[in-house]
Amino acid sequence: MREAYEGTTSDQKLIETILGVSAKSQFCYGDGSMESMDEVSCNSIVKVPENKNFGRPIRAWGSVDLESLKLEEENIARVVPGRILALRFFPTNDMKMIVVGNKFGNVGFWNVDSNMEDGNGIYLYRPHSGPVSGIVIQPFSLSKMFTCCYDGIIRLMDVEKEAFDLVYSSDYAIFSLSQRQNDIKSLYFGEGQGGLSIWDERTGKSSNSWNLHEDRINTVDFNSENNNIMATSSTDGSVCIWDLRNIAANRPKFLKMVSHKRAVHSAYFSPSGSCLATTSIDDKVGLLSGPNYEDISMIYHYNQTGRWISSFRGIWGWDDSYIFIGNMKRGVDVVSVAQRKNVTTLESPHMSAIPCRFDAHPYKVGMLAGATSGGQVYVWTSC
DNA sequence: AAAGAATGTTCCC
DNA sequence: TGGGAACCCTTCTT
Repeated sequence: MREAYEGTTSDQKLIETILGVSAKSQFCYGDGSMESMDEVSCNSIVKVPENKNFGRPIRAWGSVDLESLKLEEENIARVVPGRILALRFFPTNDMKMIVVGNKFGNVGFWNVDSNMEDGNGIYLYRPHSGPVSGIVIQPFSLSKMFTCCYDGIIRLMDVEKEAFDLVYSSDYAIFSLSQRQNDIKSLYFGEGQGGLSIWDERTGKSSNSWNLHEDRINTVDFNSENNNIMATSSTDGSVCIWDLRNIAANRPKFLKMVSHKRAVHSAYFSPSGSCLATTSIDDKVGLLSGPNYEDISMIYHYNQTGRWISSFRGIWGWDDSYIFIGNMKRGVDVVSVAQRKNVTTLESPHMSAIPCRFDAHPYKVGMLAGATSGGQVYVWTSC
């Protein structure tokens, strides 16, 4: 297994790789036209937002054959030391680059395509002093990346300058970070005991802040069909769906609240936006569907990770069919939305630790990454 | 209110 | 090589 080891990374290579692709991506996708279709992996349809103001596809849409998902030995690496909390694919079809954040404040990059003669393709930094809880990569400009941390700081990495600039500093821990697809000039983040704040790039300041929950907000996510609709999950045991137009008018009244029996660790909208999947330590995966998310199913899933494993978070694949979630037996459970149950489990003798945090590649249908509390990253691919 | 226990992975002998 | 300490920003139980 390839590993990060101190002082041996070739950082210039990372810069060249990312900047090279960043320029190419903008050229390919800049007008958001359907010509970019052939840039996206086979068997997938590009989903372009109706209003087109996003300018390029948000993600590929397509169904996966679960049988074809494979974990090859060369697609495993230890990218950082220690436990990974955050994991993200670069939003481009032109490379397979993964970024992770760990509990020590490291941010690690892994270029999955790099061969060993090129160095190991792993690049390690330490921009933070505590657990890195969120990563957001700018879709138009892959060399710009935000990271947030329990130490209360948000930084913007400029890959070209190889610098992590201070963007925001708080007395409270920051637990989650997100962006609306049609407003990439703003950051939405969960701060302290239930606070949600917005940072505005144009002013360089936090523009607003509300107390939406009784305890920490673990995830913030936006509905891809209607960017005014936001979901928050909290350790206070609730999941709330909000209309940003109400919040902006200082009337933070939720549209919908769903209670779990214990802390909720994630709430993510499905690719189409018609469904919301929640994961709680009360051993349930919740599925909200219907016009106003009033149809609620609670599916049993053992979610006790203990203290040393990052909490499980069920994530969506490349359509509304399946939710992927780690299990304590070193596998990845696949929950079918139609059947409201776990239909299969991805297993592999190559997995030496429990995969707890995941990301589905936004442009490559069937490419799934999982991260462990030992710093390993696993990448499943479908042929 | 405050303290303890329990969980998996790594690392060290 | 295998056992055991250390890790330590979670959550529940005492």
